[in-house]
Amino acid sequence: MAKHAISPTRSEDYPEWYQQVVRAGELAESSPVRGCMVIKPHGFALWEQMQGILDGMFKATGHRNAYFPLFIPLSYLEQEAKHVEGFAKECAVVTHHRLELNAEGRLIPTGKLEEPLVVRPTSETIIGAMYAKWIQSWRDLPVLINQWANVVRWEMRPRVFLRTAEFLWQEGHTAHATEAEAVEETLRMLDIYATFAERDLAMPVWKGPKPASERFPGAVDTYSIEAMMQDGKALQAGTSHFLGQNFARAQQISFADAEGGESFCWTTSWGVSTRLIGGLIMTHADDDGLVLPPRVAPEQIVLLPIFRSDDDRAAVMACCESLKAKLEDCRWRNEPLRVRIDARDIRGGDKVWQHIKQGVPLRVEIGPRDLAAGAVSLTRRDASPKDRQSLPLETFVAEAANLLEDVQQQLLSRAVAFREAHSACLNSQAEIHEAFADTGTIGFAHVHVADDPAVAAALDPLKVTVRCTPMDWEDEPGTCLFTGQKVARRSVIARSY
RNA sequence: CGGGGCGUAGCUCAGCCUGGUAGAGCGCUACGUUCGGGACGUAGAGGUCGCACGUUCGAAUCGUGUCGCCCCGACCA
Repeated sequence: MAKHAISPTRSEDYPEWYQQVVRAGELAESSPVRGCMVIKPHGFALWEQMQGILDGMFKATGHRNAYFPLFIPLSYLEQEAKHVEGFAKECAVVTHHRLELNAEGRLIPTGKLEEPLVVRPTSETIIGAMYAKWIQSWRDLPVLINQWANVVRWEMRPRVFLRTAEFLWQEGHTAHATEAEAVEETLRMLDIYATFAERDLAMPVWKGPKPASERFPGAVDTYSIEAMMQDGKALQAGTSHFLGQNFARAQQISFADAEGGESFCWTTSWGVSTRLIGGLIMTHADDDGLVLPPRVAPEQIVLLPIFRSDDDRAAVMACCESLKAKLEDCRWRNEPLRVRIDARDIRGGDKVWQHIKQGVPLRVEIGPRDLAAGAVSLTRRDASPKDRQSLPLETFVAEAANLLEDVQQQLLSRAVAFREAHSACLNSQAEIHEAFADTGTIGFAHVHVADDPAVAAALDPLKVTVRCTPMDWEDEPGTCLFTGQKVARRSVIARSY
């Protein structure tokens, strides 16, 4: 028996470990199309859990879902200069609308489009075009819409979940009458992302504004949540953009204000993607594979019946069915527990390891011995696979929700502890160079840096960037280590995905 | 798009240098013995060796081209 289910381990080869976890956990596979992934049922179920929670949070803050076209007229993308610059290099373009068989029996594109269509890399422009039609009066505002969709960005170097040519996401697009309202919206959604990441994904994040060099093309301000992966690198896990009136001016999104004048709207956009799955993996998974926070685990508890004889089988299965029903009557964080009985006729060891690799939070074995004792054998995914405990069945039912909560908290506090252990306040250029010279113990450095191109240029040789300036941190006035400018507080700098 | 590596069974790979048209382990199927932490035995299925062209009596093996994948850079959610 291998010591670990995943080979190589994190310390042996982190990028390869990541790919093996994805594979062993049956989350996704690469596809015949370069840079695109096939999200398998377990991976998609995980995404659906995330979607469900986020969608509820969006709706609770007044947003409604809609759907806009996959194809964007080329001319739309040209409307906002910075936006063009940012996305032009990675657009898939549709130029034809028909295929014809040639003499060799090959299909040849014909029916050239008058105006090429861009497969959306993001939807600001096409949604803005509709908003320009929909919004006429200040009474029409705010417009608060979200869309769940796929987008395409033709990436040079794909990595499953982290950077693929096509990915799934949600993009919120809102229009407001005043700057203050739009800023408030931008920060509200940033907060929702941060809350979701920490409360539901057990993934601690720093949230705050990004420097100009890291801004969304066309935005006035970009805010992000940044999480630390187990190799110390930062993952931008969500972004919220204050677009000012840039798109409104470019697209004539205007309204008759209460004073009788004509004003441009203030707009925002914000999104999280299937990249979160990559973040989840690199935050919690271990050398035995996935470790899922119960809150988003498609199956929170798996019941594993163990039996040899037909008599045992009947009794054990009956016990499992009744236990499942009891557990499903329990609620944790306002939802019924998600329980599966895995009675597949495969070897017990294989079955157990499959659930380990898929990250199921709680495994419960029930065999004749347990039956006789009125007990169950419980193993937590956040503990060692050998760390199995027996407890009375009724106790388990009573404690199941608490156990899930405990696993969830355990994952969060572990991740927080990891981040703290790999973060440090640095106060000189020399310390920064030392910290990032090679793969040291420093992932995030907390430093005073100005929002200035000179900073990005100075950090570039170290492959380090300013991730964000966390808003939750205390003010701590200082001077930029690279430009000498006064800054109010520290920022996070790190290598990143 | 630059630099490096690799395409042989579902997976991981050997064979290639020194051409003679395929092998191992794992997985899969059946049966038996097993079974409370990745079992064992027996029997079996499965590959036009990425693709194309060339050299040759003969190509997985040599040459040219091409496609794809992985790693490192530049770019990005």
